[in-house]
Amino acid sequence: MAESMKGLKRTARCAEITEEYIGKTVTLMGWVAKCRNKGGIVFVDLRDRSGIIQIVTESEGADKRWGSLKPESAIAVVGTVRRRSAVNPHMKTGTIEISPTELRVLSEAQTPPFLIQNGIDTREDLRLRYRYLDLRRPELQHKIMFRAAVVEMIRQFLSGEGFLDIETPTLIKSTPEGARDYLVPSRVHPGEFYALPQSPQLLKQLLMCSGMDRYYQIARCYRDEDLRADRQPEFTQVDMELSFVDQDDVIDINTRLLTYLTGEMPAKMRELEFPEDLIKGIEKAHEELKAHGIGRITWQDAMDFYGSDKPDLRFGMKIVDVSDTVRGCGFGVFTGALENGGVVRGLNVKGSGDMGRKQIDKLTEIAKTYGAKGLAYVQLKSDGTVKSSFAKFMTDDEMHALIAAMGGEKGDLLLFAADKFKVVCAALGALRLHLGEELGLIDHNEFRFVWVIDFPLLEWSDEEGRFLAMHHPFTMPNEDDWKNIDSDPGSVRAQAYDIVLNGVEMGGGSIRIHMDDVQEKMLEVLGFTPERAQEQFGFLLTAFKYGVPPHAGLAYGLDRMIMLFSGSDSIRDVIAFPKVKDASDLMMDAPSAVDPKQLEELSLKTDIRESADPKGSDS
RNA sequence: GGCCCAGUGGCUCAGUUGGUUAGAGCGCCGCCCUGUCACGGCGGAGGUCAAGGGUCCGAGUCCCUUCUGGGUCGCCA
Repeated sequence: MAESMKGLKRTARCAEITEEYIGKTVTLMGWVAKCRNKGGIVFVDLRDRSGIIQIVTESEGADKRWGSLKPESAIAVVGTVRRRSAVNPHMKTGTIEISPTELRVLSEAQTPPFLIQNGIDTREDLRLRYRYLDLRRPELQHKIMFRAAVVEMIRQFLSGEGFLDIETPTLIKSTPEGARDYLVPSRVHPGEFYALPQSPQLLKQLLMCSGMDRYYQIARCYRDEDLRADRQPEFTQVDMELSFVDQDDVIDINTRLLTYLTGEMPAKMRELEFPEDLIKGIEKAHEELKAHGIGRITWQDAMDFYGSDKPDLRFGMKIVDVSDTVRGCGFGVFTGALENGGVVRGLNVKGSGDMGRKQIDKLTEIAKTYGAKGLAYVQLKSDGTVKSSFAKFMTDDEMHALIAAMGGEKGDLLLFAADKFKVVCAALGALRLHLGEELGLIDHNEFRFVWVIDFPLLEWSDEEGRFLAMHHPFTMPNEDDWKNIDSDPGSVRAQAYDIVLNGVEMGGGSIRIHMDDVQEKMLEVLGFTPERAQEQFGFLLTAFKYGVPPHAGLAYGLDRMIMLFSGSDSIRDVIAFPKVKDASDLMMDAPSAVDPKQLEELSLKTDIRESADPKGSDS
């Protein structure tokens, strides 16, 4: 039977009570975490978002209900703070306890479907179905509180730097490039749709045209693509744009932002009981940022050495190009790849020369998922023998030259991929990460930032038979390369940059085109007719005719940022109400069918698929 | 859309080459216990083994399909 809290006012949160309160009367409200009934004496742990405090009843006349409180019930307690006779050194409030004079059961709880405590291993779908209960667990609660704290730090830093927090609309025009849009039907304009923004890109550029000079927004963005551990259909960007700046300015201000954040985070994290090793890692990163800033690597180097445009620099094992070494050798797989314009590259897995056949097969399987046709290997066994999958196709001299080029020594495992540049990068890059993890080369409490710069402007799409913008169509080309835009579009670099942390793309941005002739040429290269460009981006192109400041910007994936700094494996851990793999919400059961009347108002039909194919289609 | 992993009381798991009434810990219910804090003691309830189909004398176990989640490739300017 629920009771009213009328007449009571909470005086503090549970773990805010300290020894200074001893002798004082307090009113606490929270959830029953644990009830230990010893018969004549009852201990109740009361929990709220601050932590836990113990309530003790022992007197004869005490409220009998103390002994049989249901866990997770919401209660209010009035009582006196006193020193404990038996101290618990593991609790923040371990030296004090509450001797209650009044209990009110504000809302009795049923037995929850899983235990509300840290370290549980309950199936995630169940936890997501009861997300509000999962969020009661201190672990998760602390991550959400950490997120709020980091957002506050970001706002503080950016507003101190003269950034204006400006909201942009979320019902906007659908854009054809990039990810699939979430569409919102218009009731007033039958058959027409708004799109939810994939990012506030064009709007923030227009804010620069407006003279807002420095803008930021904690912006919700939407992309209708498949999910991953670090990808949700709706996510949050820390979005910023600046006028009259160049790439170094953007990199500088964001390096200072990250330096500021890593400096402020540790105190908050200690308060929220994050693991000390993780906090020490952030402190170390902060010292590094203060002393040396953040290093830069070109996209080309990142791909060549790490096989990825988001290199994980927490360990070495760089990729080595041996194309020149094996050119003309007897191994057809290598020479064939080279003849087709591909490359031959290898990884030297130090100390793994005695790896078993099964494990090497597993590595081959990994390489294959990234498009490689196979994996060639040389085992330099610790007993001095050499075992190779392709030795019989090579002369001893060729093999020795190859081993030397790889820096191979006794005890090393050499892995080779031969294919197109992209395939070799993907396969060896993935193997490098896999091996780095498996061989324990990665310190999970280390934070290694890097700026990846000089991205290509364009990327050829076999599927569409044309170039696509690698970043987006408003990215400024490298001024030296621009003259080649017609002769060799693929070679033109962009003034685009990503901030990468531990092999995760945490953010990215670019200098924007502010000259209308360059913008029009860019759209032409991307295959837009002038008419279609006008139709899609007319408002931007027109704006560009009225005095555009040179401008640039950057956006962080806030969820990823919080995931990385909080040591989480998935962004689901740092989002209050995340969606699952098929983009549905298990708690609300969304998406769901709607009333036919709603559809009628929106001039929508939903049975198109069946009626278009009366025989039924399984597609 | 492809590939891989998982699904056994409320939760987490065990369950042998297919072989009687499917076990454990936690939780839950009842009784006992005045310093517990992973409290303890005694007793108890609770399972169409995700669903459907198949093989077999016999299926939690083998096969097929589906469902529900997770990881990943494609995709994500």
